[in-house]
Amino acid sequence: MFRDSSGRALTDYPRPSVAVDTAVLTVPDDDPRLSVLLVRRTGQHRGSEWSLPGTFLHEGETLAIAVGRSLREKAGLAPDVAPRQLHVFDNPERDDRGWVLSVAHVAALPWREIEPVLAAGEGTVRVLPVDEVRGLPFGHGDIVRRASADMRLHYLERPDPDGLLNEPFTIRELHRLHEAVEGGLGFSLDTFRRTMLPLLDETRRRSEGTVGKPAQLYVRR
Amino acid sequence: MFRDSSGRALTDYPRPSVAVDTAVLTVPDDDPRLSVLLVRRTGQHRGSEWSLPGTFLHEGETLAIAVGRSLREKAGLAPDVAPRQLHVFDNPERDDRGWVLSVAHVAALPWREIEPVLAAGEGTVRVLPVDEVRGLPFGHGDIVRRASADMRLHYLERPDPDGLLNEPFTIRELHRLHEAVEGGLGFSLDTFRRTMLPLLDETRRRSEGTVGKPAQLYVRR
DNA sequence: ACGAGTTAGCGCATCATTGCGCCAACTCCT
DNA sequence: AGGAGTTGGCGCAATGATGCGCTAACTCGT
Repeated sequence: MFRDSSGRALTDYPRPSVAVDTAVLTVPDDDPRLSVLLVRRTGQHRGSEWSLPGTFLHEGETLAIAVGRSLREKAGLAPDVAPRQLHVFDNPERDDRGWVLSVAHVAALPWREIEPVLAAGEGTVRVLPVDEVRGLPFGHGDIVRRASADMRLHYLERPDPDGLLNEPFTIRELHRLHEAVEGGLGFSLDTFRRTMLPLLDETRRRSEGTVGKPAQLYVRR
Repeated sequence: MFRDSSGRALTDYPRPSVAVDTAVLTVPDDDPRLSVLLVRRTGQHRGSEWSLPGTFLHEGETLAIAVGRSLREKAGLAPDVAPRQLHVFDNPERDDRGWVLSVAHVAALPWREIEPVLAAGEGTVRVLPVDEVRGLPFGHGDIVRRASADMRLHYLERPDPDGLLNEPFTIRELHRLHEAVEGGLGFSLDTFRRTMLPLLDETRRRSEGTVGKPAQLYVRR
């Protein structure tokens, strides 16, 4: 084992606990707004408050693995998400249990993966539009804001990079999703079409059973 | 002290050590290229290799404080930098001393603050253009790449947001700095002037003692 | 002192982007 | 069955961005 010049190992020095907290973002089918998944806390610490799913980092784990585990344990989700790191919250006084660093993450999941766990969760899991989130503990509100901003940037000039939409889709469906992520300030459908078209592949199919002229169906390049 | 349902405190669980590593970026007066500060390691661990300045997080510290301390101890710099977080490197095998998370940071400093410590450092500190950096240990090369990318984005449509230039300055001086940060793919001086002008304040002064027509001097808004 | 060389910065023509209008292609209602 | 209402998607005109050239204002060399 490694020892430094004063004969001590790394574990002889004070170290923080490291936690991960994740804003799982989605757009529900019945409410076209960017929304975040919340879980009701269990256990004696801040019990019964709503918060983002999180957990402590276990030995030998990477942060991404810990995020996956927290979603499985706290929300019943078992997806292969690729969480993106947002920020490390490092205020030593942040957590009243002790010295805890929290690495905030964002992950986007399609509604079809979220919906089942709402029913199965029996009231311990819920989904709320990001701009109706208020009063979360541990500065989780801040995480939601950063997650939304990151998501917006991520979606700005890429067609649904996180695969929230089922393929194939029409330009209009894609536009509606991006408007939801963008949160109102939507740009015109025309401009949107022009920026996204070179990043999409045409399929041979067209939309069926909807009103109006049938639309070309596309897949991501 | 907080104890969980099995009667254990946070400190009864395995925890990683947390380190900070910082890419200090600058543009030397005599070499118009974005460059990074390297320090020669001391002590028995990877002694005498060049690497980014870093340190372990101490108890009660924030990450920004630890970054400041590492720059003071390793490079003799005592600036009030506002380091930006880049990424947490979390591979459990990354450091052969044990389980270490490293939070990578980027900080920009004007050359006038860097130059003195090169002389004072007696060969333990040096500055290298970012695209000549090779073979750094601990994946520090990756940090330099992320830092450069972050810096480019940060400078893309803001006039010298990190204050590398002394005020007041001419548009041309600003343009040269941005070209250095951008790394070659410079855009035309004309377009640059047009995007930056609304973000600058004119002074009453004009440049003196240089060849050509004297230029308007500006300060950041 | 004067011309050659260099830089600043504005005006203008050209090129690219944007949004609007129009027509085509469907569904739904009567 | 046919007209009304919706949606898709292309073309065109207006708007905005881009780069080039010209003139002004200086320094330097002879």
